[in-house]
Amino acid sequence: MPELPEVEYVVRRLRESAPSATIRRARILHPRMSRPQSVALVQRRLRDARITAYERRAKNILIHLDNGSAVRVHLGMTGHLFWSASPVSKGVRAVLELDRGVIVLEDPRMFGRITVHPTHALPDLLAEYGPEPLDASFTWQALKDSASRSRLPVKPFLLDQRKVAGLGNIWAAEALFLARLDPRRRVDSLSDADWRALRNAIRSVLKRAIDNAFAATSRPDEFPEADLLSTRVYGRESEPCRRCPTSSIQRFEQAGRSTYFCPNCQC
DNA sequence: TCGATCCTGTAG
DNA sequence: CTACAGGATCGA
Repeated sequence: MPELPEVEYVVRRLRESAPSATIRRARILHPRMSRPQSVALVQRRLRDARITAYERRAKNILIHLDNGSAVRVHLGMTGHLFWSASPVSKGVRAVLELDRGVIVLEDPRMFGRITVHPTHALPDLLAEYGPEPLDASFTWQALKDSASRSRLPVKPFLLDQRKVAGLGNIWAAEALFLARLDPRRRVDSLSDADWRALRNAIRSVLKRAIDNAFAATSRPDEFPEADLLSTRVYGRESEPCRRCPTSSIQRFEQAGRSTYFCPNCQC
């Protein structure tokens, strides 16, 4: 579930609920969660470390520690990370026991992971990611330039984390709808006006998703499901298009993922 | 650049 | 039972 908006939501919630906490003990409850690192290594590095900052980079959650290390949490498809005042029982894969409360990693499918790295190694670790779409440096020219040697359809192109860090299947579809672009259009066919519209649409849908997440839930431990985040096309196969209600939203496969779009007003 | 794959849960 | 799932990586 987690794309940029959910990860951003998680980080902001952690900042407000557990600022500068101290980790008394970390428990990785399934060895898969810290692959390829050993459970023992991760637990040892986190013991008695104080948290100095929470950061998001692409879909990664970075928890900076005062001992020269940083925790990297990736939520995969089904991960949730949240602070709780009291222990949690269901679906827990890792727990950071704090001086006050716990930080819990739930992840039924275990595509997510939690690893620990020297702080100085983070830049190399994250070097492959492209620009943050909410940064001012994310211009339509930069986006266009990053596509210069690609002939992919625009939807799969947008899912490449080297092009736009943090964008995923839902918000790529939503951005294309807002920009009125057919997801099948090849990137080498887009005009400057298309790139400008796409860049603006990406920023718009992401900002709105973050805002809506806070508006849609009062519980810091859960991120609202996509259907509560007022998607226009994602998950709405066969429903009438919100912009031209005589057509209906279609779903098809692109690079192994579902793409939703309006065949009439996205062209 | 695609298909398969890592896993489990849920909806139909 | 089958289909599908919002991510990322690997090999062909």
